Amino acid sequence: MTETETPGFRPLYQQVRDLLRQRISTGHWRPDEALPSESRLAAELKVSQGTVRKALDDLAAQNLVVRRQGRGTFVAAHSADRSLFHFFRLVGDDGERKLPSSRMLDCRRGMAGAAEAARLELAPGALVLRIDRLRLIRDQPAIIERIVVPQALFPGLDGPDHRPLPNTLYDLYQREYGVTIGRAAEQLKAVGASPEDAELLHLRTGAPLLEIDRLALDLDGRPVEWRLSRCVTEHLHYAAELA
Amino acid sequence: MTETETPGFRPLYQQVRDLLRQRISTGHWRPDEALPSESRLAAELKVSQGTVRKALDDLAAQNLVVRRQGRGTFVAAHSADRSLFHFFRLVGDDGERKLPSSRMLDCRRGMAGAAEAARLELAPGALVLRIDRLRLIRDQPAIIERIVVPQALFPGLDGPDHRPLPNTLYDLYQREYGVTIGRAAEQLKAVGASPEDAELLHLRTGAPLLEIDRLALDLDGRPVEWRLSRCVTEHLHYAAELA
DNA sequence: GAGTGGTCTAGACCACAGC
DNA sequence: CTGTGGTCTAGACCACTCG
Repeated sequence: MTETETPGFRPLYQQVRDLLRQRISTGHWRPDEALPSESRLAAELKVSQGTVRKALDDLAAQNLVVRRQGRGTFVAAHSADRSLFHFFRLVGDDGERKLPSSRMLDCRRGMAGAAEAARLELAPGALVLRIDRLRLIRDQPAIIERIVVPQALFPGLDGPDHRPLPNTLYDLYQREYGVTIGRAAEQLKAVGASPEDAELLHLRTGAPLLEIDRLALDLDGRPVEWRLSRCVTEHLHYAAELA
Repeated sequence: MTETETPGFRPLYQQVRDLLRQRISTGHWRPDEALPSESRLAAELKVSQGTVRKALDDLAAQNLVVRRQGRGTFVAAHSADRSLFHFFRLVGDDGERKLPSSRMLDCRRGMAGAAEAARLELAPGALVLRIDRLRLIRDQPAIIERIVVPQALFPGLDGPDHRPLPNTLYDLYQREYGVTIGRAAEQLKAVGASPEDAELLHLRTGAPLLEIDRLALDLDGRPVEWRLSRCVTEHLHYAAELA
């Protein structure tokens, strides 16, 4: 734990942070599990407690870890709550967060098309799983979503064990496959409803829909899921904070 | 600088942070001006340098201050660049950031309507300034925006000095009126183009538009500007990062 | 070289959770 | 009571900027 050449200088706490990040992302500690205490880690790594503290604070700032005074430091877990709160930004116009229910439309494997392979960084012809769902808010059809994931990452996701799939997938990815979604990039557009959209959503063709194109990445920045949603924003909006 | 009763306990560094924040938001130090060094502040406030450091790091995390190693700590300024980078999330589908030009459509004072007074937290009947602009990207009409600000905050903004208004307003608010936009909340919807929208944007009535409803707040969280934009997202998208 | 922020350490004490 | 994270201090040294 001592590398202090001036060219290629890298602060100690960053080395510690990256080491801990690696241990977390490889499952050395499981979600919701407590890490060793600051003093234990300091002793193990032969650095001062302050250095460990700074590393852990960094990880906490990236939501990789949760610190609780008097209890310990825990690997962040994707509860259904957190999935919703963090990755579902559609809010009712009255300010209430609506959690939608899901109706599976289709779920099948196939070879990745050019666009899918590009977004998910797959070799051409790799297998993917495509899930089409209709999502209802207060029993009204509100969102159509197409989810594409690499088949190799989630074997058995389309098997009989997983009918029906749960409402929030990210905690399932984490719990059952050890894949933690770390961040996501969304691209929003306004589009007109296709005839198929229109029928499923009880609208007229060409009605304005909010299209959300999301690419979700794991903790190491590898693309894991591509999701394309079309939303009726009659009584909903997408909320964003600019800070 | 010593208050350590257990009920109502408040960490020292937070007290320092809030004091510094206050000095910044009241203009005691101007944008782009350097703050006193850590050691000077520590001496002045009779706390240790580490405590000042933690306070300043907090302010830097909130983009209120910029720290530059070897040079000093500076009050964050809204350059046109930063305004764009931070508060303009529309990106070309090729990934390039397009900066739009503006064509003023209308600019006049009036009494705040119910919705305007509510959003801007004004007394009913207070005066507001309404600015309508058409924004062009590569000379193509792309966005219609209606900006509403309290007249009292920006006297003379509609005067002859400010025709034409600059492309980015936030740096002008800061430079000329001492009003710094600290954060903004946006609500996005898909809507159909009204006949007026359609004419200005060269579209058919009912064409899908991305509507961005933004409320911008100053450093103390007071609402300062309400902006309603309708965007053609044919070759554009709104980019959001979920982390 | 002088001054600034950035890192690292060591130690003391405080607030909080749980036994 | 013990152990945890959170705060505060004091001091040493490093990397960077500028004159």
